[in-house]
Amino acid sequence: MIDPKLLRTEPDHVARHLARRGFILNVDMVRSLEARRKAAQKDAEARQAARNARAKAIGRAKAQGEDVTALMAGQEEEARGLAAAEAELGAVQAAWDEFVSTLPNIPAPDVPDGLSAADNVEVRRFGTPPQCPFPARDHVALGENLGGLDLAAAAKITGSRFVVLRAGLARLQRALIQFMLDLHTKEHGYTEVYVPYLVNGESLYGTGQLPKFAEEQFGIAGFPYFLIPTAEVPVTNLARDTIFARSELPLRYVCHSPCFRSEAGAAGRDTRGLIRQHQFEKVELVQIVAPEESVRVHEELTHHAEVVLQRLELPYRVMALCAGDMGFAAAKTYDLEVYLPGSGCYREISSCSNFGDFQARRLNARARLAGPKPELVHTLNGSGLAVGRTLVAVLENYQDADGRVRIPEALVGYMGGETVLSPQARQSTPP
RNA sequence: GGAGAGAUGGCCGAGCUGGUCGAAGGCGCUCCCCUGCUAAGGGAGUAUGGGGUCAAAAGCUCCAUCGAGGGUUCGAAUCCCUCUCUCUCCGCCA
Repeated sequence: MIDPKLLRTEPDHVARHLARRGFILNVDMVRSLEARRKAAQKDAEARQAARNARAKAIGRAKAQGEDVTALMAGQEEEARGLAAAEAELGAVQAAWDEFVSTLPNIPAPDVPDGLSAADNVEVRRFGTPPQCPFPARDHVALGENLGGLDLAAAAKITGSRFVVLRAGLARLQRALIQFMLDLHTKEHGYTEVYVPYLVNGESLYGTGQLPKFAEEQFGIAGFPYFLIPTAEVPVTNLARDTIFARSELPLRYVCHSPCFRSEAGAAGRDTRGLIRQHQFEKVELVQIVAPEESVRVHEELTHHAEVVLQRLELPYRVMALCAGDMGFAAAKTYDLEVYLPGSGCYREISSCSNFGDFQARRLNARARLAGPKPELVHTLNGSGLAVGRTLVAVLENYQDADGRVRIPEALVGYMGGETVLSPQARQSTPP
């Protein structure tokens, strides 16, 4: 949430910054709601003060055994007036909250201008796309050839945008998860957490998925719960309604979880293969830090995600998202894009964002730092990495002319020493 | 699923026969004193959010908040109702 004080006092300033994202702030709405709020609050509080003073006077009088009938006289009208004033205040506040909760975050000053992905800026690049002496197959062809990727089975069990993995591919996915968790816990100083995969509405509000993106969430019929779209939601919500001591920060969490997305707005996009699924595995990095740390930590966290790609020797580039291409809650975002020979292009495999105090304000997540008052913390997260897409990248980058797939050096230990996946008929795991 | 107990400030914990209770006491924290150092000791302060006043800060002042929401009442942490969560016992179960 945008700082309501800033919004009230400098609506034009906020409007200018939001315009960079292509978001038109209704400044008149801000002004009129604020005027109405101020009047309603003054009125309601004056009436409450009068009621409190009267009640105290009655209490004092009674304690001294005095007659209080005079003080008690003519209360109904004032009670009605107070009730009406409180109702008006409540209505204005509800309208304000509803309005403010749908405003996206203000982009950081160094976020590139632009309104679409075409305006994103390449920051750096690692590795070079492999020169294939044979026509590169995509991951679906490779996976099916290996006998371990079965989209038809998933479609039968559930529907489209799901997958069944078998044998070597199932193990390769598990190896990737294990490798990422070990890297981040042992070398990057993150604490592994296990969290619920169903969350309540408050948690989705806290990280910014609600109220604006309700149609993208999977709900649970009969329960007020939602399947998590990313581990960011439960993990960041660990900080909700909490006041941290300075010594407790930074909090660095790594969490593997499945992610569930309705992909409501993506009908017809990426319909082939594992790129866009309703369910996928992800290893997520989350940090809760003091405000002055977040810009530095954002670079650091992005680097932590990059190391995964470097160790897997997958070519990638780092893109600074332009203001118009960033997510709702982000102040600044770097996307990591991995090269996929099957489609001959770079594809997003990680998104690393600094949210500033935007999520913290919604979460009421604070820390005692320099001053006497608790301050809002800053939150960050990034995929480290999206496992499904990493699996795609490994298959496509490590294929040979015969359709076999080498195991990246970093994963051999996690594959029980196996160095290659070879085509085989669909079957159970070999003995 | 059945029966019972509970939810209070950063933490623990009184208050719960309704009236200066935003709330005793302790711990922690901050500042000061004492102390050769350390330990111990003494004093003061210390909830959060919002409004008004002010050029601004400080200060002053008002409002809200004792799990959440509703009700009773001139007045609710205290009484009533609903819900949520935690704990104990029983049952069931991976």
